Amino acid sequence: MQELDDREAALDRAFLALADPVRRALVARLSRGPATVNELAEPFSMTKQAVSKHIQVLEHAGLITRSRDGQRRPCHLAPAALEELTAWIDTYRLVAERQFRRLDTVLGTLKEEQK
Amino acid sequence: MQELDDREAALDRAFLALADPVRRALVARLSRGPATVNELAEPFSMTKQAVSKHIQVLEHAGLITRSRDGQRRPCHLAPAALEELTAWIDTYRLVAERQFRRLDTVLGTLKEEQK
DNA sequence: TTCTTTATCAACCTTATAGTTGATTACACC
DNA sequence: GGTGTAATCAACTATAAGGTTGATAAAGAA
Repeated sequence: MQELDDREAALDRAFLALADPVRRALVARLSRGPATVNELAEPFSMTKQAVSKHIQVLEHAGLITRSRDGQRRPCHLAPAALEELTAWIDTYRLVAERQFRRLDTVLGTLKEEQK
Repeated sequence: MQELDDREAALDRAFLALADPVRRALVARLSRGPATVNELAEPFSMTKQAVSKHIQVLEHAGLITRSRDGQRRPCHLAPAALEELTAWIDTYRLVAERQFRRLDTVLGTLKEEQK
């Protein structure tokens, strides 16, 4: 059952990582291409250390990866991790929507029978 | 700019709501149909009050709605709210994937030119 | 009315998160 | 070597989240 726990913990980290407007802005920026910590920190009115912490949260969640370019460590978005999140959400969203359609059908049938 | 802040706060609440295995299990259960607090709390080894708090988090995030049936207050999943989350994620995932494909094309062209 | 069920409220504790400042590592350039 | 830049580590504070217990409200059933 360790695999299940691992997967749950990974979902915890990924959803928690996106539950912050700063980190979502970082994701939005990185979707347009790689960037360094200093470049990412520039638009924010907070210290570089704080942004570095946010980046570590995203990295630990698997949403971004880092590479090495001299003394720089550019961040890259990991679309596959984002895809896993939409897959999780869609699983239950689609089941629920199917339920709703089924209910609509039942209600429609009842309405027909009343005529 | 209040609209943007509202939307950001709504995303905060929704992603945070899903960043917990108990609340994800509640969503999974509710995807198969409505349920009361007691029914939802039964599988968990925690107090009913704790589950009630989790449900309030999901409700405040707009992921579920409540109705009234005598002394019961059944919970219903709100698929539209889930859809908004996948829409947000997919926006940046698709941009990033397009970037990757473009990079692949460039690398492929360079490789061709080297022949 | 009294009793039971459903669900929430209130107070409290523990742990985790977001931010700060100051020191430190690691690499590049001269 | 010595200097400047990129990035992180460490320690600390304040706020919020997840859990508990105990009391409370509200609707049904006896």
